[in-house]
Amino acid sequence: MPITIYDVAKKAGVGIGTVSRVLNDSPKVRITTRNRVMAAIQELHYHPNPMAQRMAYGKTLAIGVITRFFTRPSFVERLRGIEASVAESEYDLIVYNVETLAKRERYFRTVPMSHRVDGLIIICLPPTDADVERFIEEKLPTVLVDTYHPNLSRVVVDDVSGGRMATQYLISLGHRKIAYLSDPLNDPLASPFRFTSSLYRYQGYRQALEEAEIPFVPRYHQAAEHSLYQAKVLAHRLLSLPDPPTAIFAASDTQAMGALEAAREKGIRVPEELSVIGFDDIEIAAYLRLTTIRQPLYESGLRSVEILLSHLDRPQEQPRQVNLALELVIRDTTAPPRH
Amino acid sequence: MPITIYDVAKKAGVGIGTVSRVLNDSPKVRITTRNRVMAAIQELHYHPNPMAQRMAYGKTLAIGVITRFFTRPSFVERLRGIEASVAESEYDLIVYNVETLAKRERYFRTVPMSHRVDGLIIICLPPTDADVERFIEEKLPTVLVDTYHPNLSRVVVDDVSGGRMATQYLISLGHRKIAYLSDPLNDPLASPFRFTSSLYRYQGYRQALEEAEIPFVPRYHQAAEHSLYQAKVLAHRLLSLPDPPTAIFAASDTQAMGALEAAREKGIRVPEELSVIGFDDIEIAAYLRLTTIRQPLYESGLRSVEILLSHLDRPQEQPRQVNLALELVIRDTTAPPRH
DNA sequence: ACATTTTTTGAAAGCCCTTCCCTTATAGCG
DNA sequence: CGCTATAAGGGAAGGGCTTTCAAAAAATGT
Repeated sequence: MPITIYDVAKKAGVGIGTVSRVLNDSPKVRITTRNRVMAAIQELHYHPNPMAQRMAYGKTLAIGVITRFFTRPSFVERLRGIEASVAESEYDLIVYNVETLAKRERYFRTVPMSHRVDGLIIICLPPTDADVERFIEEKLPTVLVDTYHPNLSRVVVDDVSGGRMATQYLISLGHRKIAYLSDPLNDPLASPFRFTSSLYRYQGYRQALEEAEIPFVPRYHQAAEHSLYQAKVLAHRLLSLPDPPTAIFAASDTQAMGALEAAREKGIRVPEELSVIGFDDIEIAAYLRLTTIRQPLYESGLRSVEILLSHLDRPQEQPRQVNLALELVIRDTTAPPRH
Repeated sequence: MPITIYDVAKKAGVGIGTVSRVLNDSPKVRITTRNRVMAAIQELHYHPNPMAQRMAYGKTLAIGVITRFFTRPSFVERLRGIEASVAESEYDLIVYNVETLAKRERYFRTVPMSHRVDGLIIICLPPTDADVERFIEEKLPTVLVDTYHPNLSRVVVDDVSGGRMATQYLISLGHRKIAYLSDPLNDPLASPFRFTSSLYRYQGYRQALEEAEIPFVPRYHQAAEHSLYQAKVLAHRLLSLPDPPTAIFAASDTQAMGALEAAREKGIRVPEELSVIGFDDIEIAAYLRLTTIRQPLYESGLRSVEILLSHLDRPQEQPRQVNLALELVIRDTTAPPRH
């Protein structure tokens, strides 16, 4: 049978209240009795039962994270930041991985109702208004990462400006035939399961073209489900056009890798004949010497936990937004076009 | 104020015990009263407080997983299997990510003592005898994945035979100058933070050479910390030897990618001039057309949960071992050597 | 219809903490 | 030294559930 606070109290010759105060670092315990209690705790190898504590506190001491963490290296990196940050707190981290629409529905619905967590972080899955209403009704503090809703705190990057940044850089090198390679650009409200960032990066791409008075060529935008393989197929399509682009802006590093691979297969040299720029700066990008837009993935995890903890302390706090900076990382896959 | 079982009982005109029995599908409730209770639950939007349930059950209804899940795609894949399986159960999944020795120590020590989880899965981090003793003393059912201890249940593959399989295949193609590229082969007992699999695969490699009466060339074994970049460096070293190998067996697909990259940089054609075989069959391997030894990563996660749940049901159960099968996947990076 | 089982139900005890309220011990001060 | 102000500690209440136990209700048998 496990050792309880009563055993400790008896051994130390004090009341259970005193033991609890020692455990919770209450100042109103004389140093001598504190020592006595500490000794008893040591001797009995006592550890408070966390379930009883949670019950008494009225908190679960757990934070949930809903993510599609396996589909992209960038999610994993974010999750890494979250775990690191949560580990420093008194909270446990419970993960919910979404791979199907059914699971999305289930988690979005049951996690708030069931009161299993004190707070929630959602990575990259845009919640509907109804979802958000439920979170708020259930008083479940929620922070979004890499997705957006006006009524919830969020950690974001400015994907529009990231898209511009990438495109402007290519333009500054002298490119005018610039393709954009991404996953399908669905309206986030219509398809709650899709990434929203590709759409915004696309908007930035369009803006940059417009500013430079370069006409947009619809065929230069190719989209398909996010994968290395699909990206390679799309890049092949782009490079086989009668008037192929001289530069490809890929909505993610993974897709940029597909573009590089396609170029290699076609014997097109990078960056001499084709420039490729990615997005994210995942670990492998440095290795591939890929020019890309870096977003602070790990840090986004840290910051989201920071915000969430602050909401947990002050439940009345207003939703807030943290903008993380994007950075152009120039490596070896971009160069001026040949003539 | 949240709705409790008392509210439901009052509304339904029954005692709380009856409500509880309805919640727990006890057979000893008349159908008519059950319906009455159900109606009240619906009407009040009642959800039982999980902390109170855990308290009463004397269980945490949580499973912990300790892993280094971010360093390798193969861990993530295992974790995916674990999450999928846990999601089907009544348990929550709490993740503990280990990136430093300090964190390893902390988790291995505190997780069992603190009684935060009912069961534990450990991926790829070999526990010491002292660790295991602690798990058993604290009655914490534990399952190891891709690591071993005689006193704990585990899900493993036969890495020795995997190493042989890879090497024998290269030999069967006609290779005799076969290199092994891996991370450092530490004694698992001496360095609890290292992977053990590389060592066993090495043993398999040596066995296969011996069986084919091919003398082992020490310089053909190169080891460094696990990373794409390091692997590339090692491969360069191998390929610059006066008598370079005609085939490289890499201890992981990631490392095989490094070898492929090195070959590309040196202008050595694969598989014509150099064969490369990897290990794991991670997602990207299919894309790269990499010959490799497939291990069922996702399934290893599923099976580990299965075993753990069974131990949770029957605490007296003996530790058991599940062996998963390895499979040679022949793709396009291996071929007979040229003469 | 009555006695006897069997089923169903209500209520209390228990799970292990925290916290509040009140008593007791200590300290400070005149 | 005695009195008040303050610090320290004991113990009960409370948190929301499960489960046991005993009582009530229904079912069965005669």
